[in-house]
Amino acid sequence: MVSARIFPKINKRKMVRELAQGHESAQRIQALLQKPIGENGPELAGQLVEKVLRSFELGLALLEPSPHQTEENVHKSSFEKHQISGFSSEDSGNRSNNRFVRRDRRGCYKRRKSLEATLVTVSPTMEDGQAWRKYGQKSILNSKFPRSYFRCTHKYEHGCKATKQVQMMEDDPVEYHITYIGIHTCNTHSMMMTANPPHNGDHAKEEVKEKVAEVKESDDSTATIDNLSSLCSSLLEKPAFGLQDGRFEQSEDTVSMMYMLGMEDDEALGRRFCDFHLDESHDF
DNA sequence: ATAATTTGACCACC
DNA sequence: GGTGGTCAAATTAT
Repeated sequence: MVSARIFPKINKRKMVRELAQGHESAQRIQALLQKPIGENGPELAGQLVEKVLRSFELGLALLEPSPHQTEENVHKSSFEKHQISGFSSEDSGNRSNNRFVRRDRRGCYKRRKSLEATLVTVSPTMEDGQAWRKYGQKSILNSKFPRSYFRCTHKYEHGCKATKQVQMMEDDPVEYHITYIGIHTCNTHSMMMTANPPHNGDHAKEEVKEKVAEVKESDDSTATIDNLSSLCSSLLEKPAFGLQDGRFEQSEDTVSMMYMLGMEDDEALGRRFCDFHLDESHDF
């Protein structure tokens, strides 16, 4: 049976995570309010508000558990009550056996939009000098090796949304297919995204566009990537890139590419071949 | 004790 | 319905 398990003590980690998620949602609402309300604006804002409320509810519950409140009840917040499935009878057969298990939140997430910035690399190592936390692994159809999923270690402290997927290829020597998704917002380079000075970044866009074309066609990828890296470094001095009217536009691919190359050391760059994943529909 | 990883459930998207 | 991306409890590492 589902026991009336009370929160035995304040779970600091959990609370920090809940509040950080709420904070992130609030920031997204703020960002939403700075743009003209689009078609999905009201719906998205509603979802975000529910997330914020849920974070507060959970945070408060962790601080002041009511004697009649189980963890299950907490999760029946306004955010979720429409989708609670409860505990099925077959739960008793799972690896947790008769223990209380909260299952209703699993998989309750918003899948990322495909226009998210992506960068694909092939590398003999899955290390890249950045702090990643593994959060999943999946076997992939027609692939010998599973795919691992990583998110930024600072996801909850700084709301950083960067993730990466790593998959070992069936090559000899061993190589890893690495896909970076989203941009790190937990470091100084991301400041350019929130920088104010609005002016025309068209010239910079053209420069990067040409360089990307070079990288795509060149046999000597190391040289062109180095070239691109230095260009990116210089572009980091131009906060207007990717900004229009003081707002960040959809050229996240570019910023991601610039950021990631900017972060790499020269040796690492030399080892890699990068395949920039550019969505042509972007104003690039 | 805390942080990181493993693992199967859950569900969005095709 | 199948696939793969994400979540979170359980487990392992530090």
